[in-house]
Amino acid sequence: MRITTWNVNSIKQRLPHLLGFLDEAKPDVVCLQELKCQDEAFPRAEVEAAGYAVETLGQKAYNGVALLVRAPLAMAEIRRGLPGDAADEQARYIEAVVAGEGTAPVRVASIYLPNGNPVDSPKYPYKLAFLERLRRHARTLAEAEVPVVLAGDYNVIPDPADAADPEAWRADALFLPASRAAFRALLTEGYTDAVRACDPRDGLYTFWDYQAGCWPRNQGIRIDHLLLSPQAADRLVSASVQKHLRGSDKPSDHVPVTVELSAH
DNA sequence: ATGACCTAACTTTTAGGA
Repeated sequence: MRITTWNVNSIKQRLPHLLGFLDEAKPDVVCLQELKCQDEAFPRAEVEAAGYAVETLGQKAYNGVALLVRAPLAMAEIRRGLPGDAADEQARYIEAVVAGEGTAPVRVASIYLPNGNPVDSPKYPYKLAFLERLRRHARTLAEAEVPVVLAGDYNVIPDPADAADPEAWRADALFLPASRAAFRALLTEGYTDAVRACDPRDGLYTFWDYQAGCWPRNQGIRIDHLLLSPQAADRLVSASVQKHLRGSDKPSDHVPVTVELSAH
């Protein structure tokens, strides 16, 4: 089972890119972030025509997450929003159990973590509170001792090796010690950073800013992650970053990241 | 020579992104 996470930075702008990726890579599950549209505006018919079932949690203009699952796999037990965020209007979390004949079920979440900048605004404590809510939910899921994949745009640079110029990010919400500690707390709950587990090299990036020639200069950061519960990590075959898509016409500023899990 | 932002919206500027 191949599971991809991709912050598309507007599904309307990136629909041709998504359809091309589905056709070429044929992922079994796709976790999308930053739809930037309401549920009724999601291009559901086009994605279904490509062979995928669709579950969305959208909102007007900002945020928005979705799960796509390729037939004959199907989704059950859909959850929209994290536990404890009933008052949170921001569309940042959707989860489902993905199952199909011949494949052991996997619980998959598509997550769009808050950016958190500027750090002296309420946005930063909101980010840390979201990370703590996610950690609690991750613990609950881990206690079931089943395969879980928490995938998405975490807006956290875990380590200096995950930035081309870490010093430039030292005071940024993506790299502050408290942000990194909150990310490590997820790993402490028993989760594995799949890309890091498969490839120890520096210079694996998933985001390059549109500005200042970041892409041609390879000034990237690694902020899109797939965290695997122990039962999912047991099935980890490979993990990869689809870096070449950053060079496509009118690209997202993020590229897809994919893990392959064995069927059992 | 090179790189010179992108998206949505109550759009002609602003908010948000990272």
